[in-house]
Amino acid sequence: MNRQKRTTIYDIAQKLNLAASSVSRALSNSDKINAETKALVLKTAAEMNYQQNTMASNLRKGSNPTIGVVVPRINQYFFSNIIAGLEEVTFNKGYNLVICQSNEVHSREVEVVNALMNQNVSGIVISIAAEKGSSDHLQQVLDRNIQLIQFDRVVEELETFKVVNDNYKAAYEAVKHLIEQGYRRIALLEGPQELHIFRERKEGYVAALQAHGYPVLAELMYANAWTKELGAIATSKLLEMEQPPDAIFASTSDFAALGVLEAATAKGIRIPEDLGICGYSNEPFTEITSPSISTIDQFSVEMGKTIGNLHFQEMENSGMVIKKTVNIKPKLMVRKSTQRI
Amino acid sequence: MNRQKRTTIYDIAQKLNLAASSVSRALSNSDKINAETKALVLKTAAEMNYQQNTMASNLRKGSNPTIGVVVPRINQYFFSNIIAGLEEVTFNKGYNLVICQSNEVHSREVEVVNALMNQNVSGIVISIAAEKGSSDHLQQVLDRNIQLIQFDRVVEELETFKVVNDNYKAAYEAVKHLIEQGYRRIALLEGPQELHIFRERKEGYVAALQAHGYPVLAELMYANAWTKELGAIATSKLLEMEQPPDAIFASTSDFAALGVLEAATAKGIRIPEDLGICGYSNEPFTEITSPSISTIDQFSVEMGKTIGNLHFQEMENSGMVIKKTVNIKPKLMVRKSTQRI
DNA sequence: TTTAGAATTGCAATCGATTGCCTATGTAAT
DNA sequence: ATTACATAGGCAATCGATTGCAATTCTAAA
Repeated sequence: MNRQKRTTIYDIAQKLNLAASSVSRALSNSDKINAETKALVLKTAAEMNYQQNTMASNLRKGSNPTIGVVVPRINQYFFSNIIAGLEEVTFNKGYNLVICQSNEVHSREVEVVNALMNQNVSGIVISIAAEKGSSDHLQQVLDRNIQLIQFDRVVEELETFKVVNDNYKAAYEAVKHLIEQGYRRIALLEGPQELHIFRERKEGYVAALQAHGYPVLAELMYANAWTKELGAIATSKLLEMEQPPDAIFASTSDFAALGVLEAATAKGIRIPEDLGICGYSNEPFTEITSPSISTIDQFSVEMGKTIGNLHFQEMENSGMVIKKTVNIKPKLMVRKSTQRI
Repeated sequence: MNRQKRTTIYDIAQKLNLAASSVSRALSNSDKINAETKALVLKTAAEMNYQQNTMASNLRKGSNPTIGVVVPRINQYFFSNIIAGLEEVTFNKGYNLVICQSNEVHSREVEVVNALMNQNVSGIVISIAAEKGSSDHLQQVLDRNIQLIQFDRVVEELETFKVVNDNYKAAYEAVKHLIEQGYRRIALLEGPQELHIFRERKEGYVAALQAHGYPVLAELMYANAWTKELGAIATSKLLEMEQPPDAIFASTSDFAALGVLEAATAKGIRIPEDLGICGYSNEPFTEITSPSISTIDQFSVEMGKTIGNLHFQEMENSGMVIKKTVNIKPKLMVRKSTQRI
């Protein structure tokens, strides 16, 4: 019914006939306080059910042990895993996570970043929206001296910590594997080339072909196929060619790979005998399809943890370290869809 | 390099030769301020790149437009969807979401709830951990007059808003559907009966059988099968019976249903002809398996939105309304694994 | 016994925004 | 011209915890 007044350090001080400052020191485990007094305060605080007012504390200290997280969508497997890993690290340090979605919309991203800055968060962790736009808002974060860690989809030019997958290497490995399995005309489903990650994957694809002496053919590279539907459409187009590909690397996502699988199966094409398929992300469903889909695991939970650790490391070094890029090495998960030997 | 000092209302006041209070009023769009002055302040604030110190504001106002969310695991499809829906509603109201995971561990749940209380969050949204334990921490939330909304897995006894699926009805519908498809010995995979949701599902199962004149057989009810592995084991056991079931309702999760599917397929049993399978949750992969799995959609994003709306409604009514339970009606998704007519 | 210095504790300012109350000015009615 | 009142803006307290500095007490060395 009636909001029972919160116990403050003043209440405790009064009860014990102490100054509030002493109570504060006792509670913050300062060494400028007598051990007995400290014990007494602690005991009384517990009895009175004292809970620190975090906002007052943060205001005074000028800090806020909170990390803002901005992702395109929370309910995407990759991102929710990142958050899960991150939370594990931050919780143990007594830090909070404030989560925001940009919904892939740039203006919304700007909004949420501003909101986070107002709260004086100690850091912002972001994977930028697919929609292109200026990165002034991120520059502002840096100007304010707020930690900024980018992951996965990053703005290259900004000098921040970046935690990314080695997309180049992953793509290279995937294509190399396809070649080793005897596939000779390997098609690529590309993602939006504005995003760095997709450019890198393409480069890896090209490099692997060249390294093994295979031609890089423009006709085998299909742009913007990053949903299941687009993957299916791309597949139909590709398979109608005079010399259709004998493998498709859906570098965009496993969803695209699924589209490939369904479209090809519908046409009566055998996987992996007639067509090899490799996806990207290691979505849970790739294990379940028939045949199961080879793909690339990004260690997303690990990535989240790495981001958290970076944040705390940088806090300690107070920003004097060189902002470097951490490359998490992804792992090729070979499954049935590419094993024909 | 050097942390540039934040602009405060005092800086603006000084520049404009005003009192801080006037600046504050202008910024908070009070009506006790001249329109011209207001405009001037707003303009100057923008020029000086003023950003409100949220902590100071919250401290003074004694409120914190933040909702704490406690879920067992963030990276479970159902929960991340809840959060996604919730975020949509709260962001538009200028509220923050602080996300915590209990990892299904009760002590951890208590910890995070305490941390949230300290921050004076205006509300806590929770789905309790599977591990059993006291609900004192939740009672304390109520005592503090902090909004508490439970969803999905709820503590019945606590008088709070509850947003749940109508598990009874969903299970009833699923079993009814199985019966209509001609299945006669329908087994049930149960979840931990400490959790209300699983009890309700069992009740729905029993009721549907009875309503259609079929016996309720203890031998067909298999306890605690809520992972893929346990689902597979349960299936092996069930299929070894003298009179094996001709359908299995994995009321625990789609993962269990997947285990059933794999175990049965491995034994050469045809789905849906020899065995019908129905899961629960509408995980994305249920569409993809072969055959696709019938399941129950919980409208998780909608649920998240509902929770958000409830929070704001209750804020307005300042807790004088009756704490009611909102039942979201789930929907049976009929797919191939149960369609044999 | 005196005194330097360590150990405790208290005082009061501070973080930045909000708000109740008061004053001064302007406007309108009598 | 006088009173009444609305409007605009200032003053200062306040939210609760922290912390630099001062004050006091205690310890131990000289």
